[in-house]
Amino acid sequence: MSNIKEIAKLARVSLGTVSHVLNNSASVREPVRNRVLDAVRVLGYRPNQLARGLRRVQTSMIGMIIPDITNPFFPAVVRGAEDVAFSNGFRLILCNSDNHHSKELAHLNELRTYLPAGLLLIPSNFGDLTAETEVYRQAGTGVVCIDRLPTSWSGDSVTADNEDGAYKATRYLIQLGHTALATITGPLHLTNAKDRLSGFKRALRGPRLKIAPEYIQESTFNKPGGYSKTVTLLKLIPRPTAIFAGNDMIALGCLLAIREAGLRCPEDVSLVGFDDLDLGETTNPALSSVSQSGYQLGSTAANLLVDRIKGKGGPAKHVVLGTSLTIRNSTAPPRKS
Amino acid sequence: MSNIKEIAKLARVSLGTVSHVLNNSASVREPVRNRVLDAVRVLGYRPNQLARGLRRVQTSMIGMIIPDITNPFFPAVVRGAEDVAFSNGFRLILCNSDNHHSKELAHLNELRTYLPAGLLLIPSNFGDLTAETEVYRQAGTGVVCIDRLPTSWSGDSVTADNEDGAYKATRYLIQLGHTALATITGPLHLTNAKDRLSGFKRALRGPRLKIAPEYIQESTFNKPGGYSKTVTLLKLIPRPTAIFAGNDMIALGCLLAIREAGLRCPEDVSLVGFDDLDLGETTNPALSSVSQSGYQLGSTAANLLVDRIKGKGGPAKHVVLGTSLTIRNSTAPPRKS
DNA sequence: GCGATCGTTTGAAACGATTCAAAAACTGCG
DNA sequence: CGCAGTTTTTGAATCGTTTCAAACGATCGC
Repeated sequence: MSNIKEIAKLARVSLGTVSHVLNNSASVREPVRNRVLDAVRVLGYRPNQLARGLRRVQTSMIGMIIPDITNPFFPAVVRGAEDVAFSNGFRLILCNSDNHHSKELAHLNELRTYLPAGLLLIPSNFGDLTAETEVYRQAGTGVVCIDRLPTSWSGDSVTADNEDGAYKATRYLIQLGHTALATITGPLHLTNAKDRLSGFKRALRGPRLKIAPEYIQESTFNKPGGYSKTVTLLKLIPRPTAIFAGNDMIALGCLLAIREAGLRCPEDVSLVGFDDLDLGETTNPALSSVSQSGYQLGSTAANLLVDRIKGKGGPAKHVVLGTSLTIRNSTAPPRKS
Repeated sequence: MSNIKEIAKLARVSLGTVSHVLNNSASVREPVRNRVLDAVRVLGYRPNQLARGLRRVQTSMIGMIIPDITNPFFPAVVRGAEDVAFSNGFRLILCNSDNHHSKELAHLNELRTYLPAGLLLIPSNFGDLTAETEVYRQAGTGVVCIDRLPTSWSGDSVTADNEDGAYKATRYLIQLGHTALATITGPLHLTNAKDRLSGFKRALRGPRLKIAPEYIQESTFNKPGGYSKTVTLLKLIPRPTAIFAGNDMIALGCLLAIREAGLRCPEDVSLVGFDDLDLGETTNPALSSVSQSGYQLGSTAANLLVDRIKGKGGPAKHVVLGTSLTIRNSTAPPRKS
């Protein structure tokens, strides 16, 4: 691979001039400038990003730490971030934390040594990351949290309006006539799960509905969790006639458990999910769900980060994206008994 | 962030010695060694990957170019690759090509400037990449292709046994009694789509079944493609009683079209997909499909690449992973008419 | 024609590591 | 104790860029 020295020799200029042409860092006379550009073209030269990054103490890479790319919600987030990053000249280094705090910390400490321009983070759990990310702040490297926030997070963030989404879903179920409402939440140390539970509870307060504590079940954000908690819920007396699931994966588990219990959805039990994943369209019945755009979450966060990288200052921003309720076939009025 | 110079000063040794301790590149006496390690611990030192990469002319990053992370098949591949890469000390730089040859080339040329240790590539289409990847070869950087191969690819590769998977699926349909068999293939410039079509055709040759050319429809690997081609197929006379879909996304489109035509699956039309994505379990009816492990595809490729990085020579390897047929509810014997 | 001024161009230093030849410090042996 | 041989340790050179102060060259006014 050719380097700047060869370009300089071919264009009969000094190293500095080549660099200036490439970076527009000083005015260079037209003929000289063209000689350099020609040489670049002839040799197919591309600046070595490592050397550049080393000197500038910053590369054009953005670190992105997510829990698990095989979780169907995250690819869209990553893609949104990648698109914005790419079109601004940045590349993504992707790391999976598997929701392990330790793995997350390891990635956090590791990535620094690549001198990334910024960091996008979907935090794994309730751990406080202030200390670790402080090192980034010190180095002037922006960090934006997505989807959920670490304990006492004071930096930039982009999240969905989880509380409001859950409220809308629950209110809809109430409007259908349900009064025996249950919910299966995600892990409550995650802010998004907690906020969704708050929205659920707020909706109940309107018509002054009271529910027994067993109607609120905490689960992991996946199918097996949803399944086992639904089994528990369906044994309760009176049996809940509607379930608000903390996300669509939980809802899939619900669906399975409902079917196995010999019950029908939505006739016996109505069900609303959260995320509105593509797979909700093809389930049986098609899943009603709170829509949030993972893509937009990612792209908004990347835009915010790029702004920071470009030097935009100001106080920490907390962007909250709206949600909407998508009604399909898993919801209906309760049976008259 | 601390650097090697500070370590050297604190440990009262030279730069070279610190480096030797960190890399085990020369024997260092125990007490000296310990002084260095202590200093590293005290200052929380981590080697700057850019400086190291610049000097070594190779970093511990692996470039990975895939068509689109939001395509449900690819996350598992990426995850498999990431796990193996990570546990060998490598990090993944992820790029989406969107199946655009030009974007793929741009990534290919760009990534080189980061001096990656290797490259994992799910090629986008029929373009010949020999020239571009030759540059990597020259630099001693391994390139492994996954899932499908560029035209006249002679390097390492890991693919599923697409031909055999398609053969098994089709033979199963034939065993059920179907004779009016149709297929909706992926884009036939992709080797995996082509191979699946070959398997389909081979299965027909056994019982000497002949089908009209209209029973073979080429589509894109997604739901809308599957939908529109199914609409076409269902108008044919005689109507096919079984469809082998080139992948599960196509199969989802089929399902939709079958339902909209007022027909039932599997009673009127049997359907088999390919990939066995998770979402196939929750469709109505649950989708029979050819199972291939995306995770294994990715991890095998990464292992192969790591071997190459570690200097394992030898001729190009073509690993072909087996498939199995998962039978669910979208397949049944044809109606007796 | 000379000095001041302005805009271009240069070249050396720096970024933080690795590596290689050479120096230094040991070791064993006579 | 000195010497050869071996093991440790050193320090300078290097990777490919950016950047800054300084040198250079052209232009202008007087």
